[in-house]
Amino acid sequence: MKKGGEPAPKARLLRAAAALLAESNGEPVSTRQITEAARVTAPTLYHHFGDKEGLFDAVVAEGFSEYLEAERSIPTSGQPVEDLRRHWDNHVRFGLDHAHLYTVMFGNIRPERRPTMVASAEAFLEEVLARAAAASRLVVSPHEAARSMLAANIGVTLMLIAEPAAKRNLELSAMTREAVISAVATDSESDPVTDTEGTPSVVVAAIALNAALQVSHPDQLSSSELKLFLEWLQRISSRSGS
Amino acid sequence: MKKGGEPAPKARLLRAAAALLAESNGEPVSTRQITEAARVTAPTLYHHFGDKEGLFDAVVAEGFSEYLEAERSIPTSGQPVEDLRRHWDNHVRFGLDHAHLYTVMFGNIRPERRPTMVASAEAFLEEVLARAAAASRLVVSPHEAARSMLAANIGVTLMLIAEPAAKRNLELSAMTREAVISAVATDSESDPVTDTEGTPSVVVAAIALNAALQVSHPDQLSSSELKLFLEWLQRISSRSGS
DNA sequence: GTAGCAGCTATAGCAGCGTTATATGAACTG
DNA sequence: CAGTTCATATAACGCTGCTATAGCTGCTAC
Repeated sequence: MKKGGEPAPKARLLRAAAALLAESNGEPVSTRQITEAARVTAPTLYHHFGDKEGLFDAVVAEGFSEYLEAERSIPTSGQPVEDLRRHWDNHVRFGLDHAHLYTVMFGNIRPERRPTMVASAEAFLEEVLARAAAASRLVVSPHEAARSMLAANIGVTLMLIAEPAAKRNLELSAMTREAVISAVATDSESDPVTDTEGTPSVVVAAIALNAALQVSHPDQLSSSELKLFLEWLQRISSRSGS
Repeated sequence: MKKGGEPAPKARLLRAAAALLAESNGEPVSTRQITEAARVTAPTLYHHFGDKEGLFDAVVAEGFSEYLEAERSIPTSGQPVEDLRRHWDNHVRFGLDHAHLYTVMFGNIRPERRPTMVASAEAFLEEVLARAAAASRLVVSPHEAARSMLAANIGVTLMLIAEPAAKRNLELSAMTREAVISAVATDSESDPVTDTEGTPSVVVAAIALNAALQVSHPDQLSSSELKLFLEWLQRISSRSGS
């Protein structure tokens, strides 16, 4: 392992690619620009990354781990719903700070790459939501809540990125944030929402309990017990017609 | 103007481009493929559209006008909030039906093209919301409401497109839709959320579930099951120290 | 030492891309 | 029929992502 002095070609390529990608505002960046900026010839790139897309993926992965790091550095405030707000805002902030990277991460449709990113972000958000669920604050399962929140979060962030930086109105973010959060979580556990289907409060309580179990005492229940338990929940919720 | 027979090269180019763009699943489509499919040589393309991007823009514009047409063909039901749902669903459906086109329209960040599309979609949605504002009361201005709804709508649609068609769960759409709508339109009186203390954990959730069970469906669980269940609750609650 | 081996990097070049300078044909207009 | 304009074709340019091949480095084995 090298220690000091000049960075290795691989690192130089990564940094050059990241820099050029950030500068050149959305327009494509050529491998020749990158290798020239990294003072390296073409085969070096392909030796280390196999592909242009491989290099870009590495850049994106770096940016994504930065994103996850920022997410993880957010302390739990003790108020789960407030935590949800912070994570939402952090997501938006990251998107605006790394606009190009963000659009590659979340605006792209590559059926291979994006789901990986999205799934990771989703999983992390699900953890936060599980904590909210443990506090009886959730009216739907953490998984669905995470997907919904993340989708709205991405939509808002893309929209904010798309419009000129001067005109950006962060209230769009705050407003949509509150909309989704209030539909997904209740600040007080007294008022479970009865939507069009008339979801009974049993389901709400069951979801909360289930989440609480998973968070705080995952080993108190064997998997078979848990399975049976969930089966009950389903049976109960499916028959609650009245 | 030509009338019948074979379509003019310009139309053939448009159709070929649209077809190839729809088929080749996200991967780039070359001008040579397009001109070959349209049985035309390169300069014809550039004569009519100036640019590859110009051609693609024309394809997108065609798709977008199709989208607007579909939007406009939705009748007003008399219930403005119900109208919002229909427009939301129509947006999602269009996105899933024209996945590639959609991502070019809304997933892209081209600071030139996208705002045009978005602004048009936004303006149209704002009209619908204005009607909602006239009939029942909106919580916020139609303009902000339209932006928020559209952002969430786009986020959800992109997310649905991104995941394999087989696994698509449209409930994500319905859920987020209701979230945004209920925050934007005062269909039922929902509390503007203010935070409270977040103490409860497993015990509270368990008690809530237990109470809910007893109230609504006491006979859904056999006595032995209930006994085991209550045993769990006790086991869990006795160790939760928070 | 030096022979062999593995890991990086460089030379030079390919096929494909978007694009265009130039030329040719077709279709009106006078 | 000549003139003008529009529409298409020929052939090529410069650029792209990528690679077959070869050379250089630093290592271990004898």
